[in-house]
Amino acid sequence: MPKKATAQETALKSVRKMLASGKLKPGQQIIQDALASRLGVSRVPVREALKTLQAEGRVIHDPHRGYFVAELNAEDLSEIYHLRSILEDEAIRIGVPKATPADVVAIKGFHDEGLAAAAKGDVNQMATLNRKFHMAIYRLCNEERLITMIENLWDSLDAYRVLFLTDSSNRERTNDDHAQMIQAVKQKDVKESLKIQSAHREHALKTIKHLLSAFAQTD
Amino acid sequence: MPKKATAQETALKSVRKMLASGKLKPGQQIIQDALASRLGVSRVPVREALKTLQAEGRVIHDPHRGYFVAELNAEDLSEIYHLRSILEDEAIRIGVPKATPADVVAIKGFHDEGLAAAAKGDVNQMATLNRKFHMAIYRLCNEERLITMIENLWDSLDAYRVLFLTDSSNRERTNDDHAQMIQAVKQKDVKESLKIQSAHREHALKTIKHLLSAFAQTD
DNA sequence: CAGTCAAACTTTGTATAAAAAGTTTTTATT
DNA sequence: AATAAAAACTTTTTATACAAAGTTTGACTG
Repeated sequence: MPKKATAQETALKSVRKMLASGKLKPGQQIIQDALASRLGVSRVPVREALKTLQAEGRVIHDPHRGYFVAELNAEDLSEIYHLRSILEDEAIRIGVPKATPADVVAIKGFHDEGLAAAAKGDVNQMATLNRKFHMAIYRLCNEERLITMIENLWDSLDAYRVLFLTDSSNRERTNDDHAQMIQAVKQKDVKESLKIQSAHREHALKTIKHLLSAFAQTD
Repeated sequence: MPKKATAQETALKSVRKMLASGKLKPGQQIIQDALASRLGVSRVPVREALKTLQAEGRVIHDPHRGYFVAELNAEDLSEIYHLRSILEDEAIRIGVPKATPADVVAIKGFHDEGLAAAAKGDVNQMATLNRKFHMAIYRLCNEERLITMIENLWDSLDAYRVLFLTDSSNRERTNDDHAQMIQAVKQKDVKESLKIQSAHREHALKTIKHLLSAFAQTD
């Protein structure tokens, strides 16, 4: 049986979910007491969960003032996407040549599930599967630390990803790109994989920046 | 005036120092109570400091068993050096072309101080200045997140760096490499900078791996 | 004598409460 | 009415205490 998780572990999971779903919004203060009683635990494990998120850059800690959900400006977004391109390109260079037919089937599986979610209009599920799809490709490189870093970067963008997938044209484009990507991986074509991924990212960055500046005006 | 640090902040600093100096050794359990009374604080802020280090991968947390100093095997070392090369190369590509004469003077300053420390045989001071030297170069890229990631990777290697600098031939070689590097940066020669840095890292990795396997036999 | 169980012990995990810092509101003064 | 000081309030930070889990020791059993 899976042994019981500690309060801090469940707290961390919950807060991650709240960040991803937008229940906690960028810039917002996280009142420890409110969060703790919401989760039915004391403030101590909540604080430990927040410390982890702070180290990952997802929340900002201002001593004696508290924890705030990290806010990304256009420059931050550029930096994160830049880091993603550096690390993801490397993961592809190492991993794609090693892709087995079974790997391709697994990757295609996530794509197919994603299409189903898209048909049902379940944006949250789409986001989850989109991530699984891409991470399955990066995981081919088999370098644990590299993979973890890429995951952290994706985490930082969680709050902004929902924004992106809200637009149906983005959803369509995403699915098209994925289909192309599967072909490239299947053929172990590193160069083509890099090209598709890069275009995919650039489009997302541009769109999110655009949405962000539109959003900023209404503040 | 600089406002008073919180207990968790001072605890974090202290533990970092203990990890870097080898007072806390890889694999060793960190007894929270002992550490807390040593630092004159309660266990709560100590645990928060450890959470941060856990997120950075410098300690391992095993629920209900405790925190242990992270141990790196040969594979971990390879991965970390691999990540370093990816990120540091990028920092050089972006930063070196932007180096101003003032930057070069500052970088050379760390090198000169390092030579002085070497003459005095102060290995700890050498390690500190070695790091300042390299980070000053990486900082030229001006990408905050990229720099932070590189710093984290250097942190992970702290416990093993002392090992490396204990050998006088490594210290000499390090100083020679630095002198060459300063020339390359001064001339804004990206290609040459990359070459020197890469050789520098490869040498260190090989040496540390060698020392590690020699060390493992005595366990 | 090896293996298992239970009690004693150690260490971690979390709740609670008190202390410290920061923020807001109120009151007093010019 | 505007500003400054102080009081009230909120929230964070840390110490303490208790609960829970893991480890060790030693007695008992086959």
